[in-house]
Amino acid sequence: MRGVRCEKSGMRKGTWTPEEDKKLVDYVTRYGHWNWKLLPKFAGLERCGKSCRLRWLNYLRPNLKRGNYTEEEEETIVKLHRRLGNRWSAIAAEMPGRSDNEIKNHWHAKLKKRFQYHNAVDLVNQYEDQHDQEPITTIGDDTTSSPTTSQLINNNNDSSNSSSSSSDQSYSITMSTEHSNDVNSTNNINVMDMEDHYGVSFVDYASDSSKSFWLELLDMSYSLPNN
DNA sequence: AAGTTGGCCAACCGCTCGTCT
DNA sequence: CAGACGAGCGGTTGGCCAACT
Repeated sequence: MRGVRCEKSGMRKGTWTPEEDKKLVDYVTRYGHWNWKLLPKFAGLERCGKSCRLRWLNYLRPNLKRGNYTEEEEETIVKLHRRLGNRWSAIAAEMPGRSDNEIKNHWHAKLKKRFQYHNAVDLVNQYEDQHDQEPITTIGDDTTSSPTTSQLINNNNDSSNSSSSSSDQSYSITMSTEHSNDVNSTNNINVMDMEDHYGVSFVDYASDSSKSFWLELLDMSYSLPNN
């Protein structure tokens, strides 16, 4: 195993102290990071080089922005992630002032679900294309108390979207626990069928079937950019 | 007020890649 | 060419803190 572990005796682990930060900053700004492995020794730090490198890149290096992502930045992250996948360093390279670790954390904390909603909507589009389904506006036969996506979408149409163009599409997604046995009886898209068809799990997407999930999905289905 | 839960973030771990000898 | 080594990357973990029960 070639992974470098910071387990040598005397090597500190865990949260960095302000004194350690100062030592690292002082050293790197003065001499640069010519060799991360040897650097802590010369800088008077009881850390492994790897830890020093991480601390510098993610926290101490100049021109780093911290927290408070703008909407533009979030949008950029989502777009870049769609293009590049989990290549956080590549994403960070296109976002000056943000570290890969910070972007990764922000993704997992805030943006992941949003991206999955985009994917879900895209899958609906694909499914319709492949099954030659006309856009539909009818509400599914789901009788549970929680609203279906189609209900939400229809409500949204009623209340605020009178200017919808003919290209706007509405979907009726049935969150059924059973496969539909008569696909001709309805234009509803059965989630179980889609899961089978695409080999994905919508449970992952919508494990928190909260109001906010549906509202956000609804919102995004109307603001999905053409990309 | 105390305990629990969940979100967030810093940091570590393990792996791959590129370079050097 | 092969092995050693450092650097870099992405996944994961652990701890802190605020919100909730």
